[in-house]
Amino acid sequence: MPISLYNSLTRHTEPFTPLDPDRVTVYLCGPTVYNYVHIGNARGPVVFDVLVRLLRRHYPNVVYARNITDVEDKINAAAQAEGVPISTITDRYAGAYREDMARLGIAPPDLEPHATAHIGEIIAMSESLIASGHAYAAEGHVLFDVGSYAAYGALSGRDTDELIAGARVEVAPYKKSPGDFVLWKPSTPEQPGWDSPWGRGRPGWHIECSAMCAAQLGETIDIHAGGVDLLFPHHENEIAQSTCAHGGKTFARWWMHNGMLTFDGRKMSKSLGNVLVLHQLLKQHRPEALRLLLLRGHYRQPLDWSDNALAQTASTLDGWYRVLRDLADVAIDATRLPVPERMEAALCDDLNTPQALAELAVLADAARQQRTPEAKAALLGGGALLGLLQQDAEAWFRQAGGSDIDPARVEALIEQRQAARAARDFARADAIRGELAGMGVVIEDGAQGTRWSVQKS
RNA sequence: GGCCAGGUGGCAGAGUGGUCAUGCAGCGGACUGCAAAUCCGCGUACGCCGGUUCGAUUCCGACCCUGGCCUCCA
Repeated sequence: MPISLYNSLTRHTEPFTPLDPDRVTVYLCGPTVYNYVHIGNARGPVVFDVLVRLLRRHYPNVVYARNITDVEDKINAAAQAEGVPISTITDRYAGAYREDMARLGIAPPDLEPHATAHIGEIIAMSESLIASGHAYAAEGHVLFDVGSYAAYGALSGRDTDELIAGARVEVAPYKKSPGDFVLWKPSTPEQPGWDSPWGRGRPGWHIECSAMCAAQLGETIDIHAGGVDLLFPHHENEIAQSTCAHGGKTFARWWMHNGMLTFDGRKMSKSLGNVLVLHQLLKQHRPEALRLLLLRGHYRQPLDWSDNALAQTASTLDGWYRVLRDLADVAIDATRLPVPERMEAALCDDLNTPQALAELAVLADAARQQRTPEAKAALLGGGALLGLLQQDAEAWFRQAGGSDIDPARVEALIEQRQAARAARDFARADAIRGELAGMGVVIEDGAQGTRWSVQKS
């Protein structure tokens, strides 16, 4: 089944064909590790995790890189504020990032390049851009000369004249043109820095991704992904640098951008202050519900966060896990799950996860009604395509986001209630049920006894 | 102001030129001591105004509204 992907560069959905089917390369702009990330920051990693899973089913060798930006002025500020070395900050938050991503069911990338491990490549690329007349050194800075690259603005659909006219960009005396951006900048003695032909300094923001892409994946990569807010200037600048540094070679063949997570209709962002810290949310809610929430909308559309949306999502998962719990004794070969065709087709159509989820709901209905190994395997296989439904069903119902419930006590109360019911003392039975409800425990009387769940998102 | 996305039933959210999205919630019924779960059934959504068409939520144009980018940002 061919994969079609929307390409921000051409603004069309096109059949995806890798440059080398034996080595498909994907790069996602990763975090700057100066703090915990928010739930919006997780949308891209979740969405492109689904993309990489899809690609791996079609190609034998997918190389997926997600970088860590570990040199940046906000990191310096955080280190200074705590009076610790930069690495204390970057190690701490890079670790937290890996942990949070893992809890969302995101498979680790094949490569996790760090900016500080590519300073040599960054300097070399800057030198080469100067040599080819696309960059210039001034007052300890190295700047990319936007005017030297005629195609500048092709990705974001703006031309250099407009950009200059807008003049919201930083104006600095050493810039030839306001649109020029920094490849390298000087460091003060207390700032982190590396020796370079232009003195002790540190890289600008955009150059690191170009350097890491080239070093880890090659001069031309298949897919470059990130949030739509990176489209300009970050991705535009990456294209300019990489293309000019590589003699005009195409930098990335597909550009994919996920839409923003919004909160009350506004983009969730640190600068607006309307963020929900992922690390915190993961303690309060079941991680899989958060993952599903991020996949409920098409990746290119904005997606609004709300408590209500999370509650709806958790109810949906309750329903699907209920099916799996009922089929716990239906044996299947979990190592060889099928790939449900209609779900695969939905994902091949520019990663239509809402459509795929609709198909998953159909599979859940079928499994509930048919109760066969085939139907159960199809449901689990479908879930696997999206990284869902892979945990033990019983565990899902026992996860109490934040609260701690003593299973032994619950079981004891249920036993007491059963005794009361047997004695037809329904008032007492209902009182016990009420007590359990007060603890956040919901019970169901079934043919094979009473089962319980924790009612929490 | 420039560039780019959108406006679908109570909520969320796909999609299509002419029978169905799907999920959550709700309503009626069956079942149950009562619940829950499950099963059966129900609601005739496509911003506004024109146009094209035998027929438009889907195509075209205008208008209104919302969001993103243009500055750090996933």
